[in-house]
Amino acid sequence: VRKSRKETAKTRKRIVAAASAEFREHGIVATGLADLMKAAGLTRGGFYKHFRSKADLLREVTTASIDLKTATMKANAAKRPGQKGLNAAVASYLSLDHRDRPRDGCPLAAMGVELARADGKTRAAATEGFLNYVEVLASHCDSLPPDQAKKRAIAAATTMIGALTMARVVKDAKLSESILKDAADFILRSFE
Amino acid sequence: VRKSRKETAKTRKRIVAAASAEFREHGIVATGLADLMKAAGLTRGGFYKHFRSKADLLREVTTASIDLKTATMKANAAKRPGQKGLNAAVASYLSLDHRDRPRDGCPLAAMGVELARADGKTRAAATEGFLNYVEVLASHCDSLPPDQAKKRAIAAATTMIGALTMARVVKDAKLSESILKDAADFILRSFE
DNA sequence: TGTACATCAGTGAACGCGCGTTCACTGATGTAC
DNA sequence: TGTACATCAGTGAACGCGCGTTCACTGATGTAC
Repeated sequence: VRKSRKETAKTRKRIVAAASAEFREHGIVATGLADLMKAAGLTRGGFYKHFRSKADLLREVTTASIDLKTATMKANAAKRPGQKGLNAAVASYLSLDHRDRPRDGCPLAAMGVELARADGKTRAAATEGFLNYVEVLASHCDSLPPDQAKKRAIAAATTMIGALTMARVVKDAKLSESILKDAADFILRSFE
Repeated sequence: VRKSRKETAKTRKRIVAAASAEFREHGIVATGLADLMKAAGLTRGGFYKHFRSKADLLREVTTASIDLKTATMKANAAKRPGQKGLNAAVASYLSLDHRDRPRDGCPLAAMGVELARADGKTRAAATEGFLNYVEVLASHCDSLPPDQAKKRAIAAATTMIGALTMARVVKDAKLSESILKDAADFILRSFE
């Protein structure tokens, strides 16, 4: 049942969107292609009309989901100028809402170390995404020279990713909240 | 071929040790019981003479590997008193050597978000392990009151975990080193 | 513009394979007398 | 201390199942005239 070019393009996007959510919620290895295609409203066989392999899809998912999240972060930061914008972006990243919604949250935190085991192109996409985060943070740090700002932004980004991950791992609700809060304070104090 | 109690206990430990290494290197879901038993020098069937399920093993692996890593961190920190000890522990955690040897490295960084998807008991074990890390760091921070020290130690621990994870994800070697270094500076500056 | 034909998106069964788990079996270890 | 028997660590085949991938097929879409 051949579909029109427009519909084909839409289907492809639907698969990427479904995979983005499933990979982030359940992990890459733990998400099967059948689950994923079902989530996109299709049957398993059709997958290969759009992608050569699961690894190929992962690469596209990584790029797409990080780009989207970077845009969100940029938008959050852009609401206010300079330091205040940075605070807003950090607060939104380290929020309970973000912690509880991995499906549309930061892919670096949600897929985490699984990306370290992915192929070169996927890791390159993750690397580029990480640098985009860093740039957003650094651009809102106007009290420091650019190279210093970048160094701090790198550290701030890793703190955010680590804190979000651990807030999800930890079972104790109070400790989980504390992790998010302490990490946010830690970052903001260091930019003062 | 029944084994003596002593040998049985040793075998059990061997399975836990093999699983600790395999889970950290390849991920929990991606490591099969057959691989794991082979790494321990046994065949697949014998597994269930020692553990009820893979989830049961994971719980034991989590506890054991975090305890071991906490001891290492404590030992690194204890070489020097106060702040200098903390610096040593952070430097050793954020080293190239640690980055390149996940098999015997920090389980929180190596299993990362997979632990967030594990059962309650495993998450509780991970939580306890995280708090042990925090305590080691906080105990070497003598210039601050205890509650302040704990907050900073929590943030420092998440930074370390996030930085190690991202240093493994990132493909560019220079950036990877920079992540480790910038995170270490970030932490040390905040404790000054 | 209309018709004939090639293309190809999507289906659903099937491929070989490895997964976690179970089981009958073996034979050394541990226990009871 | 020696003997008879129960226990159980470890083996390796088998269980049902879901994995990623392939394939023959369908029929609407796109193309060529």
